[in-house]
Amino acid sequence: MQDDRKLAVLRAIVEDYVSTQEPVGSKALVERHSLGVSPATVRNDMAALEEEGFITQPHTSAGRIPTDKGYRLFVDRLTTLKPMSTAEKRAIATFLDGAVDLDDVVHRSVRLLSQLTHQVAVVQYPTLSRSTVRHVELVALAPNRLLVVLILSTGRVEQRLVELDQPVGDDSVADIRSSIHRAAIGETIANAVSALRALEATGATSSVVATLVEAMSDHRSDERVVVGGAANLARYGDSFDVDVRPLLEALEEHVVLLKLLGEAQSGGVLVRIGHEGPYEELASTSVVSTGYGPGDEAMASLGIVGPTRMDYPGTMVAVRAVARYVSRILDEA
Amino acid sequence: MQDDRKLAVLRAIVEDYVSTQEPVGSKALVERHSLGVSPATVRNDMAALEEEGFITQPHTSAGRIPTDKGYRLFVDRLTTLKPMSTAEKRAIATFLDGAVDLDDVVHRSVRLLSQLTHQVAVVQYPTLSRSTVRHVELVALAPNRLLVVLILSTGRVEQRLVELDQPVGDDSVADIRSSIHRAAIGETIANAVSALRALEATGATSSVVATLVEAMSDHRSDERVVVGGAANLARYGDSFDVDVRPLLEALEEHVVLLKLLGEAQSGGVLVRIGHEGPYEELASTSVVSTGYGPGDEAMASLGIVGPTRMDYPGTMVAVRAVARYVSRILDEA
DNA sequence: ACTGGCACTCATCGCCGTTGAGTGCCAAGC
DNA sequence: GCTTGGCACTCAACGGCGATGAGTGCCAGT
Repeated sequence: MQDDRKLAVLRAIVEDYVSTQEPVGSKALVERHSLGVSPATVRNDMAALEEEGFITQPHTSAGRIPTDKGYRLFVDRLTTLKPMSTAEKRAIATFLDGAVDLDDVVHRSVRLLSQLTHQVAVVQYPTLSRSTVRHVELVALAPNRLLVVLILSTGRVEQRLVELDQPVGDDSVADIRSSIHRAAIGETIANAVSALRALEATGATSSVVATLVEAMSDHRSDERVVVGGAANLARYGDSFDVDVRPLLEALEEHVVLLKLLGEAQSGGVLVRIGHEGPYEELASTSVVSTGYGPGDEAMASLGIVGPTRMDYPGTMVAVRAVARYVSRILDEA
Repeated sequence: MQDDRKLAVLRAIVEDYVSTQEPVGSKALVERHSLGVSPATVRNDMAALEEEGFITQPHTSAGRIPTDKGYRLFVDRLTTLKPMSTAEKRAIATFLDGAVDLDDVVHRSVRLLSQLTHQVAVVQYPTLSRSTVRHVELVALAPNRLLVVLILSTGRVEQRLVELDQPVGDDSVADIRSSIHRAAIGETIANAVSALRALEATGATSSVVATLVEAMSDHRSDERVVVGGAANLARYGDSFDVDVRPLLEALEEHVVLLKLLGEAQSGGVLVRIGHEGPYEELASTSVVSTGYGPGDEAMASLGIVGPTRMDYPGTMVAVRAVARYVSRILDEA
């Protein structure tokens, strides 16, 4: 038995199943693809593929569907990513180029991704860790309430509201402001925080600074993600075999989403298929994600979440393309 | 026939149907409620109610379910809103009091609301129109890129990225900054914009200001809303009689959501039942919303979206309670 | 005006035979 | 040694059918 024909059969099964959403039988296979052999032969190959765990039958007298393992093999060895047409590229570029600020970039990206892939798209905000502080502003909203606004090199604006134990006067606000200025401008937040901590240890600063440092080091905002295209979930199963519930819940838990997206990798596209992911409830969903950020350095992740039964090549190409364009835009900024 | 008993029957039907999700028959009604009459009598009342269009039967040999008109009557005349228990009130208060800034308030509110009502919650950001400018910051990200940061009295931070036709030097940035300062501090955005426009007309300002004014007057951010509890959609129909699709789509179109929430009314709770709403596709969903804002002045809306078949009294109480607490918090800020 | 009785409707459920897609196996052919 | 056509077998899906029972409308009696 030829091994490469077996793989061709697997590929054909995956492709057909993804497009029709129905178990595929030997006869239909040879009709739709030119495999050059008879259904009986294909059946033998199928039996072997099933033996090896790449495909399975939902019930005895039905066709085969790929297993997670089958999709994995398909993605790893049977997929060649075709670059997008120049028309598509241009469409992406013009859509994203219209963005006016970072928020807008992120929102447009998520929208674009969900439209390109017809899946639920997830985009993480660029993490703060690599961007540097460009400007610091302190505003006293009330005698004991200080608003800290950090403007970062990426154009992102971070705000933290701080409640103080004691009221501070305008002049000490100015003092504090200038010490923070000295320590933070041009540095990453992490560096600024440690510099301020050091200063603090010398006792040279007001105790207010300590509170502020506390607020600044709270990286809650690293976890910000934006979700889009949830309406695609409705199309998720015309046959509602999968429970949408856990996924909908996951989409609201940003921490969960971040874990799903995985470690940002600007190198390639990460594909996590079904049970390979960290959550048992999401065993029937796959994640296609990648890192993005200026200068090939991954600052954050973006990707899509969808049924294991999805068009992996097309999705991977789209995710990669969007990541590249977003990176380029961040480069310019 | 007694008219008030007929109403009691309607009330009973609504309550039963909402809790069981199944058409309710005359026999079940007299068993579960103490109406003091026989099923046959109830049947007569039901026939009358159907005649008047308050209830209907899904098919001949089934029980009755309320129509939109029936729900409307129920909400208008058969509902007495019980205040929440003090324990509940305290729970709400402590949950919201933990918020550290405006973003946090909004996000906590939406979460709270969805948990209280088990519906999809929607909270609009407080509109800018009534809040005043507390601080203005201009940062030159690049020679021809200016970031305008407005810090408002509500603690909200607004940012706009502006592309300039021509590069500006540091000193003229300082100039522009001070003119804007003079015009904007303590004013609402609208007032600041018109003041600057007037100034502009005298030719006393750089053309850069014109561009900035343009950016500031762009109220795109008024339309910001936050959605939460979409997972409750899964519970929407255990019987999937209603299409979730259009609703999911609506949840992503913030403009649509805002229209759904309706005009902010701090007075009472607005209930829009099924077809009463502006969208034909959402004929089977209801909206319960109200305005909120400091000092009884409505600045924005919040509310929930759910199936027409919902617990209106409970939901209305929850929406009202959350709106009040959020308003109180904004008062303090 | 209310109630009990009664005939009627009709969705739901379980049962059953038919249909047909799809498989596995085997013996024949290249 | 693969490949192929043939063939028996399995079983989900479908449609028809009668039983069941919840629920109704109507009517006559109190």
